[in-house]
Amino acid sequence: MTTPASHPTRDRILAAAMRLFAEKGYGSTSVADLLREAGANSGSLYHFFPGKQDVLLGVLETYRDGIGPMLLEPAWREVEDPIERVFALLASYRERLVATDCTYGCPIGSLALELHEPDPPVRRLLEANFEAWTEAVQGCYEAAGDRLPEDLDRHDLALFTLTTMEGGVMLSRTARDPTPFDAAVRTLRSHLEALEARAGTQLEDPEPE
Amino acid sequence: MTTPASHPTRDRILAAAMRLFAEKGYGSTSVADLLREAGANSGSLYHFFPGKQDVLLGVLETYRDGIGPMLLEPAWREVEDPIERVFALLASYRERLVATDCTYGCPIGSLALELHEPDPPVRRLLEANFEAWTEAVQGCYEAAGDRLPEDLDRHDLALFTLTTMEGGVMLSRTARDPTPFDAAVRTLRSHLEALEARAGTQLEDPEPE
DNA sequence: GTCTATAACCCGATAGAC
DNA sequence: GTCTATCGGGTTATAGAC
Repeated sequence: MTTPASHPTRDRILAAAMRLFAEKGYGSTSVADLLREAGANSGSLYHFFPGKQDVLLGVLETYRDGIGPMLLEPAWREVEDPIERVFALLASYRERLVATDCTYGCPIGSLALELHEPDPPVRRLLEANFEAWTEAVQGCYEAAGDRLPEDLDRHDLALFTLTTMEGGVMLSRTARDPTPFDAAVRTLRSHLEALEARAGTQLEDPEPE
Repeated sequence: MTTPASHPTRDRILAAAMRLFAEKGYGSTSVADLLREAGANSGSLYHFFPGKQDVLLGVLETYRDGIGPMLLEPAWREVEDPIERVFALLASYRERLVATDCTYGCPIGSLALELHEPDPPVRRLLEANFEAWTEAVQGCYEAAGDRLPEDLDRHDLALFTLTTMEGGVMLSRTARDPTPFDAAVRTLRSHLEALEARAGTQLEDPEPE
């Protein structure tokens, strides 16, 4: 919410940091790397940010604020069905995965596991990113209405979808092969089909006794 | 396969490395940290290992070779049912999670996401660890026989179980709260119950036509 | 706000006596 | 095999002119 004023140099540093943190990780990206990639000088970076960790905070804020316009809207542009939107979102992760030879997965997940004891503000922003993602997917499952069983916890299912994505991306990155990701998504799909089938029977037999 | 001769000092260095890599990560653990924790000197470490990365290789070999005696056997000692063994394994991760205030998750998963472009031998050993885990769980699902649908791919389901564990651990570590892990395991449980129910109907109606 | 130079520190790894 | 001392280099961050 405390979004600092946008400034071209600051933006270039943030953009460079998003790229490099995703490609090499936070610890393996030096301030010198950031400066080279952003075409900036040490003085500029430390003018806009107190230190390297504050660049990370800016990156995590950018992801959190951009989840709608940068992630969901492109993935959902041509998909209306709420459940297909979930798989369209997963498909967008798969695209980036294969486009980078299974090198680039989920930048938030990578940072979450790289930073073992992050300072509280960093941890809170990682959490906020996961929450925003989960809420969006939960919204899809809620929009699916009675296609899913009435007693099904939509939030649990959204969390489960996130674990499937993060775990699948982790395995595919390690194997340098999209197969494990596909297998995980396929199994999630069959889980949802079973749920839809169960909801269907509930509607046919209002009182199965 | 190329397991070097066991030596007390070497073992102490490996034990220290397993602890520190799991607690702080590979990059944030310095050689000096390893030496202090192991009670060894620089000369000893570099006598047994060409460099820091070779300590990591030793750690990953130890995990890979120890998955049976260190992980599966303790978790399965009092559980015979093959499907319950899967959840006993997941429960052992939950125990470590809560015992460490949701700080310690899966050491392999953390390393897999921390090391973005690992040297080939490191990547292969990460992969080997995931494979050994998946094979063990696949064995459980195969042992479940016709309690699971005949056409179900046991390997896909084992991979899916791993993504659930890794993703759940990631979210719970970030939130410092076991709730997301529990939600993921609960959903996996309901998926398996649905599969068992479907296998049951298949047995009742051999030719549903 | 931008630039250069550099301070202060920690890193992995090595040398060489014992 | 174990120990101490240290090298060379990369790190984050700062100082101070413009």
